[in-house]
Amino acid sequence: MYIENLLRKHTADAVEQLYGVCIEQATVTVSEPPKQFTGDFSIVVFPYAKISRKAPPVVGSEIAQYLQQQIPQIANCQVVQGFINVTFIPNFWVDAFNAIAQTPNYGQQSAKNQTIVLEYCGPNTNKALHLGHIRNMLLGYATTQILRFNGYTVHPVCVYNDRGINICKSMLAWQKLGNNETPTDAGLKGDRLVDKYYVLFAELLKPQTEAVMEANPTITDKKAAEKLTPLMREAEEMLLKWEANDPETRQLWAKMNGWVYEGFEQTYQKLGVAFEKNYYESEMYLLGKKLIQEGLDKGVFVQEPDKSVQIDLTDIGLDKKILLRSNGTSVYITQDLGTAMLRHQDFAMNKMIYVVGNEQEYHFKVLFECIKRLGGTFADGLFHLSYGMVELPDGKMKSREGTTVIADDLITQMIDEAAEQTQSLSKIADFTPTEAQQLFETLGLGALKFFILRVNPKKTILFNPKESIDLHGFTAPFIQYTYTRIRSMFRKYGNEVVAPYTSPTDLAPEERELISVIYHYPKTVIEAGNNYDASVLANYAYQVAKIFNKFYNDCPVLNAADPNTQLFRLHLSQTAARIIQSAMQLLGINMPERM
RNA sequence: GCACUCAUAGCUCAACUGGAUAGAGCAUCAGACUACGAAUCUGAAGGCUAGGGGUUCGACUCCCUUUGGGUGCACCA
Repeated sequence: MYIENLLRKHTADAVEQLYGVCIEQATVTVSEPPKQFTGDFSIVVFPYAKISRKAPPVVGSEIAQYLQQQIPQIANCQVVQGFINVTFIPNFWVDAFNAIAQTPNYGQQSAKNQTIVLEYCGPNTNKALHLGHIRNMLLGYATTQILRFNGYTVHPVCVYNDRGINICKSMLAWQKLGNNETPTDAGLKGDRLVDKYYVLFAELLKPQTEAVMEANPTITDKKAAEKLTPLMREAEEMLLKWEANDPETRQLWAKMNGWVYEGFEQTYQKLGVAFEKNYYESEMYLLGKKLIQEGLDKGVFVQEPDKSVQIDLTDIGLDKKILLRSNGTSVYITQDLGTAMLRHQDFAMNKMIYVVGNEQEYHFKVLFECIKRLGGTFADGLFHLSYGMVELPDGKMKSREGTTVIADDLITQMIDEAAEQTQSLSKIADFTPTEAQQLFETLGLGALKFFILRVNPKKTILFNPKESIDLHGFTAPFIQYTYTRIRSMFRKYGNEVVAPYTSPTDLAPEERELISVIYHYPKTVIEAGNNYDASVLANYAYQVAKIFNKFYNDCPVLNAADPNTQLFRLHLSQTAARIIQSAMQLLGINMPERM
C-alpha cells in the first residue's frame, strides 16, 4: 500500500476516534512539504479544526500523536500551523527502495481489461507533414505508450483525408505543370512533391481570382471569387469525375496518393510512430447515412421540410447542426458518425480517443452528443484529446504563405544541431560513422520530442525556428547525459549485476531524496494516464535526472568510503537509470549508452 | 454579435487539481574540473500570478467583472 494512502487511512481513523466524525479517506490531503520544512510527507489538518472546534495546531498535535502510535515507522511529526510534517525512519526508505529494486517493471500497472482506440495524425494527402502534425504524432504516440503502461489495450489508428477538392487541386496542378514528374525525377520525397503542386495550384489561382474580382466589382469575398475561376471549376469537375469513378482520374489519384504515403512512412519511421490500422476517407465518406435513418426512427434527428436532416442541440447550449444535406449527401460529421460505428465493429472498444487540435472542440462536442443520443454503447468513453496549436513568433503557420515548418526539415535540423554539439565536445572519437549517426538521431530527435512533450498538451506552444531547440537545462540531452553517466559507472565497475548490499542504517539527504522521487514513479504514471497528459512524465523524468545529478555530485559511488555504501549506491544509480529510461521510453525518447 | 479558451520572472514552461515563503530551464552576474563524464554542480538577481471585486481558516487554482491574445459559431473538410 502506498504510504500516502496509509497516512490517509490513519488520519481518517484519528478524526473518527478523536472527534467522532467519519470522513472519507480520499479527502485527506497528503503532499510533500516545501523544502524549507523537514519531513517526508505532510498532512493538512485545517479541515478538522472546524470539525473539532479546536485550533489547527492543537488538532495537528492530537492527530500526530495518534499517527505515531499507529505507524511505528514514523520517526517524528512536526506540527506547523495546520500541517503535520511526518518524517519516516531511514529504514522505511531503505525498505521501500529494496522493494522497488526487485520489481521488474516498476511503475507498470496491472491489466485493466479495457480496450481503447486512439486516433491520431489524420493528415491530408495533399500536403507534407508540418510542425503541427509533429505535436499531434508525439502526443498520440506517447499517450498510446502511457495508456498501455497503465494496463489498457490500445489500438492506435490513423485516418487519411485522401479525397476531396483539396486533393484535386494538387492533382490538377500536376496534370497541368508536372510533365509527368515523379519523386525520383524531382529528387523529392513523395509527399513533398505533391505539396509542391498544391502550392503551385494556389499560385495559378491567385491571378485568376484577381481577374474575377476586377471584372465583377460586386464580389468582394475572395472565396466567392475563387469559385468563379476557370481553375476552380476544373478542380470541381475533377472531383465529380473522381466520385463517378472515372478511371483516368482515379489512376492519377492513386498514383499521387501512393507517393504521399511513401513519403509519410519515412517521416513516421524517423519519429518512431506506427499505426495498427489505417482508415481512408475515400472508403468512408459514404458511411453514416444508415445511422441518420436510425436517428430519424428514434426521433433524435429531425427531417426539415427541405429534406435536410438536422439535430437540435440548443437544449445543451449548442446549435442546430446539419447531418445530411437537402440533396441527401453527407457532410463531414455524417462520415465521423459512420467511422465511429465502424471502429466499434473493428475493435469493440470501451473508449475512443481522438487526438485532434483544439480548433475542432466544437465539432467533437457535437459529434459525441450525436453518438450519445443514438445510444452508442461506448458513448461515455469518447474523449477528444485536444491540444493547443504550435505558433511561430510571427503568428500561426499558413501553408499557402510558405510559413510552415516542414516536419522533415525540422527533424534534419535538430539532428544536425546535435551532431555539431556532440562533435565539438569530441567525446566519441572512437565511434564508427554509423554509430555516430545513430547517436545524433537519438539526441536530436530526443531534444525535439522533449521540447514538444514537456508542455501541457492543452497549451499553445510558441516555437521560434531561429533559436534552435536547446540541448542544455530542461531538455532530453540533459536527461540522456545523466543516463550515460550512470552507464559509464557500470562500464567502469565491470559488471551489470551488482552484489547484494546490507541495508544501510542511515541515509544521506541526497540518497533519501533520490529514493523518494523514484518512489513516486507509479503515481506519476497513473496521473499521466488519467489525464492523458504526457507532460507530467516529461517533468518527472527531468526531476529524477536533476536529483540524480545532485546525488552524483555529493555522494561518491565507485569511490565510496566503504564497500557496502558502494554497492548500495550502485543499486540506487541502476534503479534511477531504469526509471529514467522507462519514463522516457513512454515519451518515445531513447537513451544512448554514451554521448 | 454569441460561445469556448488562455494570461505566472526579460524569454520558454511548472506548481501534486483549494494548502505553507509560487518553482525550474534559458539569458545575466559570481563560483566549482591533475574528473566515479563540466552536455554537470553551487550561489546571486529576477514576481502585487494581466487589473479589480467576491467565496474560504487559506486562492495562481473556484465565482463575477474589466482589459488583452487565441479559437470556434457552413447544406467546407
